[in-house]
Amino acid sequence: MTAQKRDDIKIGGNKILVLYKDLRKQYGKPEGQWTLWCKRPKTKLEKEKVIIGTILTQRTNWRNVELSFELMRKIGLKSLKDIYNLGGKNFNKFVQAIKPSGFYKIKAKYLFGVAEFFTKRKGEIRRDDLLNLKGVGKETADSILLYALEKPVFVIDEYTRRLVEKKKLAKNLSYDYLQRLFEKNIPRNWRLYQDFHALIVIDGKNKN
DNA sequence: ACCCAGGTGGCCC
DNA sequence: GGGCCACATGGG
Repeated sequence: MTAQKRDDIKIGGNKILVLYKDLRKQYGKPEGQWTLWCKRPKTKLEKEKVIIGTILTQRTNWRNVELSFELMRKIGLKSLKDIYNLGGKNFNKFVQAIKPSGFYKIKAKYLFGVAEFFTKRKGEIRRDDLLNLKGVGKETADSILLYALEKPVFVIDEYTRRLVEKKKLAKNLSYDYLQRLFEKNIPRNWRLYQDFHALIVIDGKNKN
């Protein structure tokens, strides 16, 4: 790591925690204010819905993802295992169901791979395992780890970058750097990470 | 008719 | 490591 990077992380210290407190003061508890991820999914089915949602919402409005969930529900697709067990003809129904979410052909393939992984996988799930899946990049992997598996991994997205830029908290806006910046300057706690990230998104959607 | 939305993989240099 | 492009829909 360069001296510049160390310096930024050091400088970020107070500012990062202050940012959280400010957002928390302005918006209150994020729970329930933004998609189902904020509801702290409890059941296995709810957690799997989060996992499916991380793929469907890539470059896509959450509203469209909800349309897809509704179509999936109508054809009886509730779990990752349901997706993994689809036969050829029914797989095409699944492809049509996720159509509203855009990039639907490729997302269908991605979701099948993800469903296969989670259906077969026994034991601890590592970040690298997720990153090896097609369609799962850093943000998606970390969203799954944080929101579905409740691991203390800070998620970086476009909203985070815009806010960091706006508040001039860092010049380097790369994924790895921003993740270190946040993780090194706030307590390592998945509930805090979820709330903080959710507040960043809520703030980003709040045009002002 | 534009523009946008929690990205990612495959190239290329 | 970074730049560019394809991937596609529904709503403003």
